[in-house]
Amino acid sequence: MHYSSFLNYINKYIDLTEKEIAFLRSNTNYKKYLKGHYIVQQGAVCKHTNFIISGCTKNFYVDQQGQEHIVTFAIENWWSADLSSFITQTPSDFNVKCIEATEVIQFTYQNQDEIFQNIPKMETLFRKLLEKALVSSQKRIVNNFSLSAKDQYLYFKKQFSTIEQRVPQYMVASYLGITKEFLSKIKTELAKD
Amino acid sequence: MHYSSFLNYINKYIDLTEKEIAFLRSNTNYKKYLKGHYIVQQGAVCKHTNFIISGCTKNFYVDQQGQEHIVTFAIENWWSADLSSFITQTPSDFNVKCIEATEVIQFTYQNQDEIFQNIPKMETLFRKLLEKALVSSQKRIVNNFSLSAKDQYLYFKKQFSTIEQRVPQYMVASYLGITKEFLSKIKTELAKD
DNA sequence: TGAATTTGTTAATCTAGTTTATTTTTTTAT
DNA sequence: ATAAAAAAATAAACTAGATTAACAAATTCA
Repeated sequence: MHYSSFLNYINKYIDLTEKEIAFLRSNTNYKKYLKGHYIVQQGAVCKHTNFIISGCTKNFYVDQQGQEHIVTFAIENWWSADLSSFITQTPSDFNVKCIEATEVIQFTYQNQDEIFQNIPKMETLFRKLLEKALVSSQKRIVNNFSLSAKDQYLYFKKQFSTIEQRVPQYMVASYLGITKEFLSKIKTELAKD
Repeated sequence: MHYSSFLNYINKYIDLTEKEIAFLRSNTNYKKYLKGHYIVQQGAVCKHTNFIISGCTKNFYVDQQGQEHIVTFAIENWWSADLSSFITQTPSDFNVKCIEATEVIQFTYQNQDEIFQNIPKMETLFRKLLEKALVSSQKRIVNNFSLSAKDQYLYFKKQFSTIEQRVPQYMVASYLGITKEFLSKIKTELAKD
């Protein structure tokens, strides 16, 4: 069943009783998106937090010049949403789009609230996930400041080699905040060694 | 008393009973740091999460070239720590240093754990604070990508005018990820209008 | 009060990364 | 298998921001 990979994931961090599992199941739902489809669109409210069972998404922002800036990728066993829009339930500045066909377990703001109230362990888990996400977000800011584009690329490669193999190169460039032309240049330079 | 501003802050978000307040008090402690003193030092474990009662701190990283990069500032009613080191209780890559004499309420990892176990509302509060912090961290990444140095400065000014007035200009430059010379240039250009 | 230290300015030169434009390679769909 | 579309490479001209260095203001503190 679709839920098993979700429950396996949860199980790595906390122990749930049968009752709690049933409660979780009744407060989430499964959804499948096709490649290229949007889970969240700029201007719309982000209704769900999504746990990815399979597939790959990008969370990105389109600036005034029409340029796309990728904030995060997400693959199996990661969470994907526009957090800002989700927690405030106001229109989003970001898009979440499927780079591959993507299966998710999703829950609404209300679902989340009820889950936290009924299964406090779940709130603890989320608190810890947020802590980790904030740490890596801050790490990214520091890298932006202190590493050259080349070193940032190498860091990305090391950290997310699976993702690099699944997304087109111009998206990696967008994630790194450089042009696709410059990333291409960096790669040919690196290949010389 | 020192605690009143801390309790006022907490009170804005959640209601605590007398008992809970007493518990909180017995699981935190007050400390005063002089200007220039370190709350956390690169290489040491970050023992406490700090709630700032008065003063101003910077959280920064010194890179291999000896260059200082400011990740965050914190003033009254903000939280300050090296989250990465605190949650893992391993040596820190960052420093937290007082730009002004700074009074804090601090709690250890163990304190925090006990607080969350005894006052679940506190964990909910922290979960929400982390959500907000993550949103603004992601916003900063996007700004880094899509705004010119000038526009990033204007955004900082708008968002943190109080901080700008309290810290030297070269620290603002460091926070923005540009040189102090270039920030100076930006400011004289802006002054022409 | 004034010497020392810290902070901020100006200007010339330099470079990492952008822009624009063209060509080549890979993928997708028929 | 092949035409069309998407992705990647190459290269020349350009620019935002860095570096270096010298100087000017503002603070600090004896």
